[in-house]
Amino acid sequence: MINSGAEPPARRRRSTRPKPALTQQAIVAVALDLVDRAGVDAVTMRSVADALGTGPASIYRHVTGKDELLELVLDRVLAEVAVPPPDPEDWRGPLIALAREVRRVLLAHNDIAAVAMSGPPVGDSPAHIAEALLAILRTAGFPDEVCAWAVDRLSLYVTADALDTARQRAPHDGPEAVQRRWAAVAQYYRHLPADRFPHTVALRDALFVAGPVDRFTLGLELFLDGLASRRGG
Amino acid sequence: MINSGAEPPARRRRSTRPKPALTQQAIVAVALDLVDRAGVDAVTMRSVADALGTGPASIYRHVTGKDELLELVLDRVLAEVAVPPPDPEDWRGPLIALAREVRRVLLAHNDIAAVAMSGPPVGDSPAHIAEALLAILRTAGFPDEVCAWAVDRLSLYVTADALDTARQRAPHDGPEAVQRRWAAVAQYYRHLPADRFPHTVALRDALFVAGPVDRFTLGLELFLDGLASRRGG
DNA sequence: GCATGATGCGAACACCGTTCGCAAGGTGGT
DNA sequence: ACCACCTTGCGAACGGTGTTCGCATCATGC
Repeated sequence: MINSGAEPPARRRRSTRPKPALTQQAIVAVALDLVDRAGVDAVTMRSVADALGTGPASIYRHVTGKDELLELVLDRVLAEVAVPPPDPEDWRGPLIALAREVRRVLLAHNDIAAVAMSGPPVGDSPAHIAEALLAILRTAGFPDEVCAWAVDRLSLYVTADALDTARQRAPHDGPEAVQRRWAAVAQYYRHLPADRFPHTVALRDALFVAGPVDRFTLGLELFLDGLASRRGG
Repeated sequence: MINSGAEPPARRRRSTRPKPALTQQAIVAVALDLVDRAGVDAVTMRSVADALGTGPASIYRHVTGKDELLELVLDRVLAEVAVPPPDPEDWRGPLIALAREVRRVLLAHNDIAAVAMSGPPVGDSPAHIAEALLAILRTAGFPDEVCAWAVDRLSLYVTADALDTARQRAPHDGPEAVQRRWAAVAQYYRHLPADRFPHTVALRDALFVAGPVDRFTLGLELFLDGLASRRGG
């Protein structure tokens, strides 16, 4: 699935080992696999090199450093998002759909959102997503300044929520210590002294509902409600 | 270097240097100083130990590890926020004031928000802030569920914005490479092909205004507008 | 005086990102 | 055919990280 393009001279008959040719695409693919399986922290020059059957120095021939590697991984991930077309009749629907789609794709790759939060968005995929957001907002008739900072705030909210959500999920095979820690946090808030924290104690059941409350969409709807009132200018 | 003769009692009284006693508070204070001056990444077991005139192993007698140390630093920072009292006549004012106060305190300590984003909020200070948020919301008469996830979304937004803002500020004395990189990002978006990114190109001036646009408060107002419509239930 | 527990800390371990320098392989010019 | 050259692979190492081990040293209770 990687080598979709033409490969004229690739007849590398490695009879001993089917080595994946050590190209940038292969390196990014291996790094993405590590992210999916064990999280961003598991991506190490050495772990990537090991998975490719080589040493860490070899990777630097195709990538300037770890930062660029992770950004390439993020770009490949964001290329998965399917952007909805703008609808002159309804801007909320496409906007919510796109936001949830970006979140879904990010969460489908573990805590990759950490990479998105560690630097400004660069690359074709982020630009494509921003363009789609602007298309929806501008088609709906929002003023230019509102469009400008709405895409900024929306992107921040989506990536922050994706990171937050990924962090409080056990890292797949992770030592489940994360889950135990979260239970400890809940215990902490539940046992606060009622005299100094009356409201927190009063709401202790509402604060830690483990149910399927979609807090992301709720916050998003709030945001969009406010946005709707900025429609006229 | 080695004293051949017996150096009998090794005068422990450090008259030459007023060592700060090596307590947990002193360690946290030194770490916070490092954060303020050079950012969270500059906090190293060794750098903290050096500033205290000792070795890295000594720190582990007062702190279980680096994670706990940074959380203690964060807790000390958040203790600085001044929480406004709830006002039955006006809930927006105190809410905005508190949100901006938390952001101000976080940004006053470089990229300390990175610590807040890396784990659930624990400690007295976060609990105190959450209590204040809940007090404002409950006094205003919001339903319990709304209060519960409003404080959740609000906290996420504030810390995410603080981290984002801190990251795109040159780390004080930092090598200004951050600023150059941001200019490069702006250049990237400005030179996107107009045929595939028409809206982005059309809004290129609005998207990268360097002026004092308070995007934080704008997004916050949006959020609160939406919240207002959930007042009745 | 002496056992005991807490504290300080030098040394080391296992990692990490990154660089250096060299070997191998293909390519083009002569 | 030869050689110069450039790209690619990679073993080895450097400096830095968080953390642990084991041993001194100290304060205290008995």
